[in-house]
Amino acid sequence: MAESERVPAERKRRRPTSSGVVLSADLIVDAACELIDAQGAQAFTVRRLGAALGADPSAVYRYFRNTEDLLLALADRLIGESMTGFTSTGDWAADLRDFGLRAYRSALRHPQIAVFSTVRVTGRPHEQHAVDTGIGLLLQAGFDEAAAVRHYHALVDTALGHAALDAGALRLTPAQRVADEQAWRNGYAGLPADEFPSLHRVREHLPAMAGSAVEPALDLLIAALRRAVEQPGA
Amino acid sequence: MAESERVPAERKRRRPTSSGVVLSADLIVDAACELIDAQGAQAFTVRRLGAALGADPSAVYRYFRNTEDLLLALADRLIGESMTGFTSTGDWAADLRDFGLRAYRSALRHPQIAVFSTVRVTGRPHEQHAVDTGIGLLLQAGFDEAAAVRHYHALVDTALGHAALDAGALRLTPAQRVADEQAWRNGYAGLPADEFPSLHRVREHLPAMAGSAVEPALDLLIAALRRAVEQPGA
DNA sequence: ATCTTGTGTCAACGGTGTTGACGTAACCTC
DNA sequence: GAGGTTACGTCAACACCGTTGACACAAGAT
Repeated sequence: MAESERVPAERKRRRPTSSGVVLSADLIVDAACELIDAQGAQAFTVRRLGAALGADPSAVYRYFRNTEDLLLALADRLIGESMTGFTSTGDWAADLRDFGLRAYRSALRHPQIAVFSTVRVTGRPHEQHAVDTGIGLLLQAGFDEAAAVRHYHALVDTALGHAALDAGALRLTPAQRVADEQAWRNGYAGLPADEFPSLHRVREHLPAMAGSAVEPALDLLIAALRRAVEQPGA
Repeated sequence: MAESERVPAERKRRRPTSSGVVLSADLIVDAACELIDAQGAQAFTVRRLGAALGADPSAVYRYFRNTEDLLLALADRLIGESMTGFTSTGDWAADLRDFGLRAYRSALRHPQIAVFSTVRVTGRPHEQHAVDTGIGLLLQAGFDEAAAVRHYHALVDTALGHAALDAGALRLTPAQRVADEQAWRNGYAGLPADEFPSLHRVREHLPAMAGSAVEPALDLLIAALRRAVEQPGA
């Protein structure tokens, strides 16, 4: 259901574009990846993609039904990339942390795609393998089937949710980012103690709010899982 | 730094538009809210906003520097709305859960804005009060200043991250959503046992992946916090 | 009553995703 | 090799988008 329907899977008639490039779905995904990496997520448009390919923008629609379809294909490639090199160490908690961070980082690498890769089910091999691996870790930890699925869902969505969030921060201009940090440092740190007692008390630590919270969040989640598996009753 | 600079805070010359409406920053935010609620996040464009207001779209730029500026103002309103009615019960864990869910729900209610409201520091009263309340709960639980900030950050970003994620799902057409559910049910549930052993084992529970994972995630986080405060050494 | 000026309107610019018509070159058959 | 089909790259166009500068006019100040 993913990209087919317009793509007969195997191409025969492969005509080079006016600039000599022979298009293919893979090549288009390549170009989209490079474009986003080099110019940022904002730079991704079908027209620019066409220019990068040395082809008319509308040629893309011979391979993908629309941009969402293309981003979906890109998403599955990312999932695959993020999992290459992943090996189970036997310590399921450590592996799960690695697993989550890999998902986070790959989603963060291409902010534009982060949403798609998580919201839609690509149903492709890379995704399927990743899910199988992740759920395998939780089964290995000792959770029953229902709990493994539930916890996997919580963990992955948390990692990807943070990615979606932090991706937004990357889109800010340097000036905006500095302004936000200053807001935590000055605007918040100087609030009156009587109206904002808690903020006043923790004022020294507020600049820490400017960074990402993935690792603390993942650590808390995994700590809870470790505890749940040790004391199933609690 | 928020919306001013173009807005002199107090308007004197208030001329009605051609359709008789008297514009104001508040009214524009109102209209933007309604527009997104009624038609979905996709429907939000400056032009449509103008139409909804009964004014020329460009009139919006008399009140906000650009769309981001407008969405920022909307963000702070949402934070305020989400916290109205929140009262501390004395059970910090339950309160924190409520706090997180309120953040999640208000962000989810307006998906388009979810990213902005979390990525940027609005530095406005509503935001400041919410942060004070949340950190207060963690201090009350017994965490020291640094831990309270760290845990608050993890909790809020997790709630909002899930909102950002689930918001994407809302943008799908009903047909797409059905397709995704079917993918979990059929595409995944029928995979071969030898290549996907773990997926095969949990196949009955996979449809649960279609929903949101906020609550499981928040529950895990809070369980970890509860444990951390009981056994500070662990 | 006159002047200033805030502000709503209009037209325009340069961008976007997407589509339908069209021709040509690449395969298949003979 | 010749001819026919047709896949696919190209082109032009459509309907949108955010944003801006010029302009007219009415509201408030004098």
